[in-house]
Amino acid sequence: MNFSNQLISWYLQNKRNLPWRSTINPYKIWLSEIILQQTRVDQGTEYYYKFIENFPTVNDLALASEEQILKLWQGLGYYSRARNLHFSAKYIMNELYGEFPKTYNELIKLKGVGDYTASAVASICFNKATAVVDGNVYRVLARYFGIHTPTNTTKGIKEFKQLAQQLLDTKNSGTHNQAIMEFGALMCKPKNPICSNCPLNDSCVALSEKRVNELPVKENKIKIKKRYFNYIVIETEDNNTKIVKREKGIWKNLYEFPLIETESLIDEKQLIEQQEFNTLFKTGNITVKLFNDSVVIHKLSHQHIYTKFWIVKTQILTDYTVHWKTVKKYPVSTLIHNFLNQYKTNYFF
DNA sequence: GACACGTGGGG
DNA sequence: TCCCCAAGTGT
Repeated sequence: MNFSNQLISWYLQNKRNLPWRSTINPYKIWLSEIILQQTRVDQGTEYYYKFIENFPTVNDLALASEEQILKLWQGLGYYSRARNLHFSAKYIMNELYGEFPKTYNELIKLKGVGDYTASAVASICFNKATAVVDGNVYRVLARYFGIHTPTNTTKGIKEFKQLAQQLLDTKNSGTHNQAIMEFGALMCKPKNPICSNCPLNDSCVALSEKRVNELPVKENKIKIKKRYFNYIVIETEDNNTKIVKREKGIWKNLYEFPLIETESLIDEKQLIEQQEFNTLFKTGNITVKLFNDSVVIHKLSHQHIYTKFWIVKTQILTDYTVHWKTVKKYPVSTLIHNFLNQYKTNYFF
C-alpha cells in the first residue's frame, strides 16, 4: 500500500466521530473549518453546535447582526474569524445568490478563507483534488520524509504544499485530507507520538534517524509585549454603567468599559491625573476604588495585558450608558467576561 | 516577510 | 512556571 492508502486505511478504522463528519453540506463544513482554525476540536465543538442551532443555513447567518454573531463567538478568540464569517455569508447570499462556491478559486475569494480552508471545503464537499496543509500535515510530512525546511517560510510553505498535492489520492481527496490531519492529531502528535504503534513506522525517515522530536522545524519566535490597561467601571446612582465598542486591533468590535492604557502600572493618584479620566467625569463627587488588589495578567499569544479594574461611583451620566442588567447581552473579551463573573455574581453569558 | 490576531490544554 | 501549539488568515 502506498502512503495515502495506508493513511486512509488507518483513518477508516480509527477516526473520531465528530459532528461535521456526518455531512458534506458546504455551509456546515465551511463553518467547522473556520471554527477549527488554530483551535482544538475539544474547544471548538460546542461552538459548532451553537452556530448550527442558531444559524442552520448560510442565509440565517447572513441575516444575523454582527453583534449577535460575536456574542455567540465570545470566548473562542481570533474574533476576525466571526466578522469575516458574517461578511462572507452576506457575500454568498447577496452576490452569489445563495449558491455556495464550489471550487478552490471561488472559495478562496471569501474573506477568512485561505489556502487551507479553500482546499478543505473543495475536497470534502465537492471532491476536488486540492490538498490541505495545516499544522498536522506539516508535522506528518516533515517527519515521514525527513524534511528540515522550516514550515513557516515561503520556501517551506511552497515545498510542503507541493508534496501534499503530489501525495493526494485524487479519487478520494476529502477522505485523504481528513485522514492525514486525523493521523497527525491522534498518532503523529507534537509531543509523545505513538511511533511504536504507527502503521508507517517501517518507512518513516525521522523515526529511523531518531529525529522525530526535531521535526517539524519552525523559524522565529515572537516577542511578548507588555501592556497596561485601566478599565473604568462606572456605577451610577441609577444602576447604569458605561461600555464602548473597540474600534481596532485586539478584540475589534467587542465591548469593554472605558479604557485608559498607560506605559506602566499606575496608582489611584496617577489615575485621577489622567486627562482621559477627567473627561469622563465633568462633575465632581466621585469615589474611586481599585477592584483587584493584585493586577490581573491576561496572557495572549503575543502580549501580556496587566489590568486594573477601577470602580468609580458617580451620580448620573448620559452618553454610552447601559443598565447593568443588559451588560451581559454584549459581546466581550474573556478578560472582561472573567471580571464580570467576579464582580457581578448575577452575571451569566 | 513580518507581524497581528485569542484562548486553553499539555508536558 | 513556562513554553509549545492547535483543521490559519489578513495586512
